[in-house]
Amino acid sequence: MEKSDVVAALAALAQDNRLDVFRLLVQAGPDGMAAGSVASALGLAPNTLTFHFDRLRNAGLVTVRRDGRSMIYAARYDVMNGVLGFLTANCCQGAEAQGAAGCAPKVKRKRIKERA
Amino acid sequence: MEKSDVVAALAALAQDNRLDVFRLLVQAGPDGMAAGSVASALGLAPNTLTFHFDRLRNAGLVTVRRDGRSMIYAARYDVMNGVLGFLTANCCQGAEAQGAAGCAPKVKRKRIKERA
DNA sequence: GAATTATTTCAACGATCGTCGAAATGATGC
DNA sequence: GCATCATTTCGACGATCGTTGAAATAATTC
Repeated sequence: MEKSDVVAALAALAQDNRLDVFRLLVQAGPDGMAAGSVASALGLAPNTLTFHFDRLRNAGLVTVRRDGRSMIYAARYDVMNGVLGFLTANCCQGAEAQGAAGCAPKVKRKRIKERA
Repeated sequence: MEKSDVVAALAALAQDNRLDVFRLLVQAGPDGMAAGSVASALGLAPNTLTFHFDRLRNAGLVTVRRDGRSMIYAARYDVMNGVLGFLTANCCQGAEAQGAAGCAPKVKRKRIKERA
């Protein structure tokens, strides 16, 4: 998981409707959910939804497959997992060293030499 | 931690330079880092950096204080922790129910059973 | 109080965003 | 084939983004 992938995923999730869409897909499970079902569940116009699906898909957070006339979108848990892993590893280290509520739990961290 | 806060934080981190800035501040520890140090460390123009600091600060991810003529920016580990908590709670549930690699890493959290 | 250092404010720019209405495409059933 | 359902494509719109150069504001030193 590279930084650019993480930035892309964050950008994809950093929007109200898209975060809702992704949450819904996560809840729906690995079998996914038809575009129309998402549309009516969230009250979004179908074309607007296509726009958001594209963003999620380009970020790698979602997959599509066709089932009859429906398009089934499904969350990619592994990718989301990678994003979370990157964030805990790169944006939280140092937290536990300060006892600051521990962004990253009890992981051993490689000490960085700091010039005091 | 509400959804709107999470969206704001994600939007703040969903940009190359800002993610770098935040990572640097996380590494710098709770004492933070002068704006100028960040600027030279990342090769960013000071006014551009101010723009990004504002976004991070509005998202609640960063604090500022003045020290002499320098402005010291510091990461807010608790907020980042809250974001990660929201994501693992809201965007990964169902993952372990499907045995789908478990979105949440080794983070300590009110766990169910998993272990598969 | 003038010069210097550190940072912010301001105006501007092209680029991308999120949404809409209308039209096009794909798959199904008659 | 024709009608219908599900989704996508297209063109447009105002709004926000990220960056820049120039000027302004704070704090320090002399």
